[in-house]
Amino acid sequence: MKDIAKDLGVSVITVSKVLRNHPDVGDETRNRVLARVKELNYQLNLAARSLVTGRSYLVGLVVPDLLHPFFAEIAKALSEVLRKSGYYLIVTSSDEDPELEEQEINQLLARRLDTLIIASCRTTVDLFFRIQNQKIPYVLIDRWLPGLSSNFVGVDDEAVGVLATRHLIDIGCKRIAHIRGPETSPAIGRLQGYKRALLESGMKIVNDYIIAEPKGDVESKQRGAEAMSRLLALKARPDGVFCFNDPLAMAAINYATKEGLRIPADIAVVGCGNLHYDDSLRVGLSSIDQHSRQIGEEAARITLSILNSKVPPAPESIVLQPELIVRESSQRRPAMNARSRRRGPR
Amino acid sequence: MKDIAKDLGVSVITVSKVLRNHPDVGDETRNRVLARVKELNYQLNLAARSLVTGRSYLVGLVVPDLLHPFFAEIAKALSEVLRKSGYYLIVTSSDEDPELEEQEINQLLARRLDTLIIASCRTTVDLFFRIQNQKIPYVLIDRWLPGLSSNFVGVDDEAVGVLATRHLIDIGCKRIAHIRGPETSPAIGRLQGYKRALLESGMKIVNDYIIAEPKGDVESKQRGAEAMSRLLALKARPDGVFCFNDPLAMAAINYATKEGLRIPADIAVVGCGNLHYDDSLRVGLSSIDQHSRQIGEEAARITLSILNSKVPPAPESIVLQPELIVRESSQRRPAMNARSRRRGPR
DNA sequence: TTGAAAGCGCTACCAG
DNA sequence: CTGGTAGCGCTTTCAA
Repeated sequence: MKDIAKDLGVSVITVSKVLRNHPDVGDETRNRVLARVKELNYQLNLAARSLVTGRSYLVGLVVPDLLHPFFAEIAKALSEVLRKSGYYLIVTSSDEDPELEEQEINQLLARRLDTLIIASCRTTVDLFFRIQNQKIPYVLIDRWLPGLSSNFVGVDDEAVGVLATRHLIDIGCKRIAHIRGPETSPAIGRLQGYKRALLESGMKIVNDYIIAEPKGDVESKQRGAEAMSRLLALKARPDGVFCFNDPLAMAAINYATKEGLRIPADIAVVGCGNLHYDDSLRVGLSSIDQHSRQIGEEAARITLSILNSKVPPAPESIVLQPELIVRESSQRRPAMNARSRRRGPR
Repeated sequence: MKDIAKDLGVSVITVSKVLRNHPDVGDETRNRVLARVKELNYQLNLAARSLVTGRSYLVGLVVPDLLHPFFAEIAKALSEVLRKSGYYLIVTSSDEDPELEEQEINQLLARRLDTLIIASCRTTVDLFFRIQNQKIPYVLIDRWLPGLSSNFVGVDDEAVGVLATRHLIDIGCKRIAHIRGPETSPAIGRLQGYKRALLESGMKIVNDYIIAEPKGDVESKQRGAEAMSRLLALKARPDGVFCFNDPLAMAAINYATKEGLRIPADIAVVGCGNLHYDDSLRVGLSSIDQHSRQIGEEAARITLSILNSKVPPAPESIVLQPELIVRESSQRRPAMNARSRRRGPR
């Protein structure tokens, strides 16, 4: 930049202004500068600019697992919207590990990103108070923490649980199990909804029917199978299962099928996430749509509104309503005499 | 940092040294500094450090589609390995659009990233020469460009094509089609392999059996269906299809099934990618494994080796050998009399 | 073991 | 419309 200025006999400031499309510069000068920039193949150093403006035009995204289509879709939507305003995404994965998440977030804080967008696997709020101290705005997605007033975008998880469970009740299931997720708000909310739907229909909550899956978003394949095997071992085998998410549901169905059970005749299954391959599965998977794309878009919108306003706006909370998508895995069950045709398990 | 120095009556330099674990500092001083850092909840500004060291500890990743599990898996592996050495990933998606990709890369260049890792959808090398001029090292993944000598990590795409096609021949297919991908090296290589395998078995190459899919990695669902519908409309309907990737194959199978055809009895299908849900599909999908995780890991390794060596090392090219995974969609076809049971298409 | 001077590349502010 | 002065927060080099 200094070189360009020297070459052209103008000041560095003028060059800088041209590069920022600042109006205070003559057309002739502007063109001369632009020409030289092309000639030299000059590249602005945005890092230096950040240092003085205090804006990095970088947004951090922390998710538990990039491979999970739910988060991948959010990342994609986020990236698309932010890019249009010149913001870029630096993405890290916490692997569903609170310690790792803290390290990652510290790194991102040190880099002075403009905003953080976090699907947190933490169960305490201390880290977030630290973020607030640094005056870096953040948006929670998918998961929130009690006692923390912050921006949030996600789905109404209790409604997810109610929707799925009530649907299983509606199609005639009598013993409904739940394979739950990790100890964060979505799993807690969905469990809550599951229980509420049961109680509202006068059904009892059976603890054996609630399978805890500490790390539902990672290695779902194995854990879905394990969970299903525990359910099948019960004397009063469930006839319906609501799974925390679709990968879990898919694994559970695979296991049950391998054991000779028919879905949905013997066990109906509902997942959550409505992933793009749900309708291509061996048994089309009924699921609850969480509007993942919309979550990304809304989070981006909030981010931009924070970044564009001089005074930090009041925390915004966007709670989307989930939607039930019925497929084969929870088709209204056949009449009872269908049971006679059932091959026994094992 | 200045504050800390003032508070403690030491110099800024000393504080800086402590923060970098520089040995030249007394234990007592070090501890005093560290204590004050904790007290003030001080956060180092890495952006400022970058400006003077010329290292951002940031690696750029450009992929056509983050939602595609193939790229998501690469991103994940990359991120995991790089993180251990303190590098972070800034991820952008080109949406399979060469223009957009150029814009994105320009942005990343301006940010002075340490390395770029690119799955390029470009067909010309000019942009890459520009990157080389900027002296920013880069690693191509999945796709390479003719006439460009650079670091590369990917699979042997011709071998992919040969493996898939030869397998279809082996199970008895006589009219083998190929739904190809976009005009980049993987699609070109796989097509090449497809042709070679046919010729080597004394079969003819029928142009109608080769369906061009300009943007195979995006919206595969619709395009897979379209491609299959074109194949089914042919008078001599193919009895085997090798698809550029798994999403395409899945969509193609769904369409064919909906039209009343049986997979693999009427048409056998092989995809590529070996995605995690392949074995849960309505028809278990035979596929070619590309070792996506390994691609990410190798790319990370090359990146680190470049970053750790004073002189830029010679370009490295890692070409992994693909692996055939046989599932239901290409099970050895039943005897010919099975045809009598076939429901007609449409 | 400690620190002073110098500067990374850019932009804000205000004067001409 | 143009440009000087100052400084963003940190590190490097070298002298004390």
